[in-house]
Amino acid sequence: MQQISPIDETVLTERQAGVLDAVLRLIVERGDGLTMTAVARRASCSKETLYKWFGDRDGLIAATVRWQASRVRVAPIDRAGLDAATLTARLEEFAGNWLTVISSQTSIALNRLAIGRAAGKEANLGAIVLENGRFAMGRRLRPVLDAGRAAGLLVFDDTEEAFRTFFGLVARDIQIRLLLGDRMDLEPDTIRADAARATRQFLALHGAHRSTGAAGS
Amino acid sequence: MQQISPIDETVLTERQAGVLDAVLRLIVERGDGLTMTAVARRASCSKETLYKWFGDRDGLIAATVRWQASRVRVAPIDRAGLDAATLTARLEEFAGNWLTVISSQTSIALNRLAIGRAAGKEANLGAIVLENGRFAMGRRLRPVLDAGRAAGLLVFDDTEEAFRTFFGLVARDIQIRLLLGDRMDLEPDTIRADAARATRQFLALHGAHRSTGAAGS
DNA sequence: CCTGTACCGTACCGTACGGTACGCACGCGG
DNA sequence: CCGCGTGCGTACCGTACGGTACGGTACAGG
Repeated sequence: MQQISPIDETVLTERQAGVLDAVLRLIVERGDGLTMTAVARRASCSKETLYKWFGDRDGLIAATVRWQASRVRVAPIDRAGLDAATLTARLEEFAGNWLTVISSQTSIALNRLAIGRAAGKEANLGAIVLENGRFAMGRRLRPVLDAGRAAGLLVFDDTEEAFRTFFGLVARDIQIRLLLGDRMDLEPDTIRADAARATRQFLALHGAHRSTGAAGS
Repeated sequence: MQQISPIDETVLTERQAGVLDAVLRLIVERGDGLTMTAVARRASCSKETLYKWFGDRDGLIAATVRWQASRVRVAPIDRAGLDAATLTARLEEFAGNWLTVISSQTSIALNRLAIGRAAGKEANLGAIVLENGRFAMGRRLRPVLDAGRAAGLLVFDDTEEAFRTFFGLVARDIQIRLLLGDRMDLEPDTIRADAARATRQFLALHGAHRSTGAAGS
């Protein structure tokens, strides 16, 4: 995995951000059928300007992915005062937010585009998405898990492994089905229930119940 | 979800199967950069023959996906004589096979192609892949889970939900990372260990231990 | 008022690729 | 030997699209 900083501070003017928003909307609408002409028309700018600002088509797409990633950044979770109830609430909230994100049209379209492009050349798009998606989530949840362990509420050896278990329990088959075009409209109620179930299962595996012998690796 | 039979018996001559194998190899090598000319050259046949046999490019790709799916079919798991040890072995074997499949170059390339094509029109490729991947796996494991419950070894309400939990515990973040281009070479040892861990966790959640109160929904 | 800069709109170019047409070779029934 | 179907190889066409060039407009600075 290539090292890519999650904070890639390219200065964007208001206008440029507007262009990238237009690209985002187009990607959601037309998927991989994204053409520079369509972008120019939608954003009411000239193709020459697009090339001047973003270099080429790949540069434009990469800038768009980074632009979207830059505003998904959410407030960090404070680790102070952790009891069983707040830990459960934190995990459920995290799972719910995440399910909401991965089931959003924007996330689906962007992941599709990055995956389609991950073959052969130009795999760095996939790296960017991975870095701002899966790995950013890991970094966000890690302090919560560590705090839970420090407070004696969770039992596991490896934080990363524990996170991956949580990942699996939350996402299950949802992401791959959505990516492959399966219609499975996740209502807010469904998401809440899914988040609660995943949290319950995770605590059953890694919660400090009676003995310290958890089922994880 | 559109109904698509997993056994789509299109008669294929030896020659045609050879062409589809060539397509498969090309997809693995060049990803979405698959051109009819490249297929014709690789398969030593003419483009006209390709169009005559498969209609158009999408037909060729669809036929290739079906062709690959048709030979992934594996021996069904017999449900007789189920005790705790054999159930565990079955689950581990299933998880291991599955991890091997989803980490194969062919599976990755095919899923990428179907996902890239799942945007906008022509979503039936995604449906085919889903039907022969995720849903075929569900159908395969379902009798094992049901037999485990009938034998009093497993506790769950909904077989489908139990399967989805198992799915999540096995796949975790592996498939999405591979699709996005993350290099994570799964050695056979790693796969075995992963399969064992997932099985252990699944049994911790849904196994009939002391009380019947499992953590699942 | 003149000049340079930034940008829009659009015409244009080169190429890649899906799809079609045609010529040729081989094999087979009569 | 003669048609005829099957399929290879290749030339060809139309189009879509990435990328460039150019004319026109607005505006800032001198």
